[in-house]
Amino acid sequence: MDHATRQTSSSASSTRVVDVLVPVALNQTYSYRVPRGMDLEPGDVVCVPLGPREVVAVVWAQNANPDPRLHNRLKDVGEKLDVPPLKEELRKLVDWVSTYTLSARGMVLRMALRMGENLGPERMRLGVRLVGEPPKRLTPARRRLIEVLSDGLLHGKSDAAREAGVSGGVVDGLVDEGTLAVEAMPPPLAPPAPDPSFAQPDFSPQQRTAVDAMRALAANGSFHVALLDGVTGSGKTEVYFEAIAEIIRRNKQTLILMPEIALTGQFLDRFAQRFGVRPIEWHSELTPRTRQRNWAAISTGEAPVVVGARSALFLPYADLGLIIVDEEHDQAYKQDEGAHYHARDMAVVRAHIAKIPIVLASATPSVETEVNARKGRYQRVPLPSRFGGQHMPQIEAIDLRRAPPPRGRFISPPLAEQIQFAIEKREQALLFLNRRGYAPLTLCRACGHRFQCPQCTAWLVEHRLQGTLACHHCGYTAKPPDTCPKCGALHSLAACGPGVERVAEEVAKLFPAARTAIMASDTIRGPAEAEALVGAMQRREIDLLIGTQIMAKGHHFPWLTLVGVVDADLGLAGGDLRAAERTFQLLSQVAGRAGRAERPGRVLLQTYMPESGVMQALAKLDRDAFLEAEAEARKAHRMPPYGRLAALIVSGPQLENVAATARALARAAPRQDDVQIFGPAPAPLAMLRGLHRQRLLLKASKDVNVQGVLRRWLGTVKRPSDVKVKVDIDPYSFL
DNA sequence: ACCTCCACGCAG
DNA sequence: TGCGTGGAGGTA
Repeated sequence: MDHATRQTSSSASSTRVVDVLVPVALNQTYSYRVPRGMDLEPGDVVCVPLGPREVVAVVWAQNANPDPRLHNRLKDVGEKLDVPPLKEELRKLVDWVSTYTLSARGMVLRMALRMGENLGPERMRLGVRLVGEPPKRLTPARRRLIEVLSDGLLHGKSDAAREAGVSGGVVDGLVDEGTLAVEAMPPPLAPPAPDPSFAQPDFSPQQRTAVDAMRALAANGSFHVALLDGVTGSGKTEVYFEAIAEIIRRNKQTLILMPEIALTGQFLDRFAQRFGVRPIEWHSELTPRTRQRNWAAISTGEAPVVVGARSALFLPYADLGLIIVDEEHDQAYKQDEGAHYHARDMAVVRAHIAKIPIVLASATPSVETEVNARKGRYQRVPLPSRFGGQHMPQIEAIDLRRAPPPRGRFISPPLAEQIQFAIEKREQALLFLNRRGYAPLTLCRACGHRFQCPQCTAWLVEHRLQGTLACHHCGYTAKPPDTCPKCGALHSLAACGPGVERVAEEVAKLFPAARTAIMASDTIRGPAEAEALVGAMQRREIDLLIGTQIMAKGHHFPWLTLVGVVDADLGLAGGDLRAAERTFQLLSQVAGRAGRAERPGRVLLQTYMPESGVMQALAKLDRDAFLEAEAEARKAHRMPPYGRLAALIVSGPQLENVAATARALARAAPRQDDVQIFGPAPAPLAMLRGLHRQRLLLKASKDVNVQGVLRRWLGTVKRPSDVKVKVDIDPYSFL
């Protein structure tokens, strides 16, 4: 050992060392020296050198006895960032989620650090103020702009232009004329806090019981799970707002989780009606500036209420006091990319760790939540319909075996007849089909060739409006050729099966006078267009709306009296565990669109299996019977929540390597009575984005430590470096 | 001699 | 995860 090294190691004994969790795909923490004069505690956010780069990371623990083998390799912590430290509560959550989902701790931490990549100071915004005489040449645009600025106050440059309906050039023009002066905008004021007493709604006597339960849960403040159980229109949102009001009064924060950002527009307005201001938002579409600002407001506690998508669960709240999970049954809560986790379940975990109450709200609870409520683990807070159920639509199944549509058509005669009646009465009809595009499969009539995605095991979906064949799994698109690529036949391609575009075409033939519109995620560009379509529907400018699940949620169409579900069996194919549940939830949501207000609604389900449990329960609108039957079935098969599931997805570019790894995993599978292994089998999308995929499924009793079993199992199997094995605990998607 | 691509392994 | 490395193969 040379002189220099000895000096380093002797000085290391007086240097403090901390273990830091870095946001890369690693489970261990890394040790760093604490520079003289820097004081570090667990939770502090720091910059550390990592290989050739610098990363933002978090101190996880003090390290009194650093590994001696590392002494000459330790680097110094670069900088302590001026942000609030991550509380122990959040660090525990990161550890817990990482252990539970078997994903790298660093990758879970990353979700908490999504703070807007540029941590520097905010860019200065420029504003304009009216300071001089109007110009000699006064155009209408200039007049409008001067009108907007006539208060003499400083307006944001782009705000003023937008408000006056003029382009930025008009503003610059008046600045050049000396009419306006440019000044730096002061930093935006923190938005006013939501006022818990802004507008107290009137609650019906039935609602008041639920409101009391919400207030009690908030006032109690300890860990407690409530299922707020009420149909759309029962005032669920307003009821849980009362729990939020209580939490605001206690100067704590509330997180409201939403399944998707598309829903939040109307929600923010309802929140503002109750509390006077809109809450802070958190989702993937935020601009970097807003993201950074909101992250800061959340971590300092300036934001009392946050509405967010699932990623908002991992934010560093200064003082979280309540979590609401709206539409708790929604599958969008299951994250299937990167870390696999279910935001609703992890929200319950966070509430447990933070010792705070949590409200799960739904009109159609998941089987998991329902079972917890029945067992008394969750408190059920029922919310009867405001209208006593008297306007629930009448639901009937159309047996497609007895009343099939004409060949190549998809609307059965009984459904067509009812649509005709609705249009004649100047009422509206909705056709629901959860399939975008024109046809889900295209084939060659001459040779039978089917158009498949080159990257995925999936048919290309024809989108006639866009003139493309598209893969819905990887985004591949191609132009439909004139000749078959296999046999060269000219104009031999035939569309198979229906998509919304094709149903629209059929409708146009059947009811040429009807005004129709399509609503699907690829036919509407952005929320504004969706709003416009909803508005047109509400103004009765549309007689017949054809849509996918995008329109299953949240809209009130008072003149809508008929809903036709083109293929009620669609969600039941594929044989996955939650197919029936998902179908029930989706169809009851769609059914909820019909017959609001004073006109009774009618729902017709086109099905080949009217005798199936889902259709029977739907026809009776008997949610409880459905959940009961579904829970019984799960119990009998030892499926969640009565048993545990985990999926292994083996993927890689070379089929032989993938298959060999999958076989090796099966050979090394744990052998114990309470654990069963199925597979390997090709995943339903055996090829996705150019990767071959095989699956194994682990099914275990409730009391098995699945994570431990998996870790031991995976540890014994070596795999080629181009093969990935991903673990999905509590899998939802079977793709 | 030099460039580009990609599989591999490592980061304190 | 992301990035540097080094070997393979191609180009001037």
